[in-house]
Amino acid sequence: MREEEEPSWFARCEEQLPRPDELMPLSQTLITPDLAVAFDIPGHGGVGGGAGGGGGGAGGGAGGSGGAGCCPDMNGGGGGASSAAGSSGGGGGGGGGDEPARTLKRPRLVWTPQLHKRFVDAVAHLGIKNAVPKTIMQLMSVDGLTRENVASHLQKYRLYLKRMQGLGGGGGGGGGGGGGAGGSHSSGSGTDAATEHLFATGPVPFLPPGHRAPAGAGDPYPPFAPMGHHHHHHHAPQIGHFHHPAARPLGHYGAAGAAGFDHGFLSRTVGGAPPVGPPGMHHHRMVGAGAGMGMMAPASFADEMDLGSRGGGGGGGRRELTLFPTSGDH
DNA sequence: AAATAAATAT
DNA sequence: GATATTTATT
Repeated sequence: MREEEEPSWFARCEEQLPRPDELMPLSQTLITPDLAVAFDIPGHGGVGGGAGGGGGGAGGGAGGSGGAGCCPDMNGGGGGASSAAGSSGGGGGGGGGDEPARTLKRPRLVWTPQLHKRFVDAVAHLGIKNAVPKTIMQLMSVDGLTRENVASHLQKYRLYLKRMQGLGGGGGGGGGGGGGAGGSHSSGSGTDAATEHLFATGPVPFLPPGHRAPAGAGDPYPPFAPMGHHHHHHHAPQIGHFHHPAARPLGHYGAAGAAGFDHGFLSRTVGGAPPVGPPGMHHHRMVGAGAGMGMMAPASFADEMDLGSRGGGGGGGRRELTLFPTSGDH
């Protein structure tokens, strides 16, 4: 009856999580469904009406998705959640809400850049082995986030990585100096050591010792930090990334800085599948500049970007916030 | 029960 | 079309 796993982590854990400062705020980022319902957060009509009402005041926060326009069913939220409570009339609540809040269908999780970053960080710290939905979710400590949410995102995240590695090799280089990350390092039995380290390569200050908002159920989760080892040798190629102040392709209004998946690591799928050679794949050319993979600087972890600013008024074109370049460039 | 992959809905 | 949710399978 032993719970297996090595006990080494949590000793080190604390040291790794120096300050929860950055993480704390995030807990607030997501709107918990229960709350949403309690306040009767606008869904369709509500939003429209709300907008009017909000008028000047609330405007700032909700901003983004104004609602009107796109899909029949879509709830805003996420991006700038912030305080919506103030006004709203109240409502009534009720509405007959018999159904347990737990079973409610949540709107649609919008993976805001921050949220995504957290996700990536979590995965990067966990390592491929522990990068499973459940663990990630716990590490993120975001209330309201469900395992399936993470699982879904994780799926896509993996695909994204895969694309990079698969095709990245071909064109990688690109850029001038760099070079690249060529991915063929497969050393014999990649499933273990190699992959692990690849993932573990990352300076990541992290999580608070453990406070999780009970989103319906208390989860007294123990400290985390699964992987036993913590020795990174990071060989950082330090590829040059383009960070020009004024040279941003832009296209998505909402997620300014986070137009791509940050990966602090690279990985190859485990599973025993040999290198390359998928039965059929489409030739997508995503070579060029995109191949460079950037890592976060060893010393910087806290970066917040603000969203909610939309340019110029005119607006009409509203796009569905595309998080990462899955469909690469053309 | 949990994780993954695929399908479906928005 | 992309993204998230849901379903099916392991």
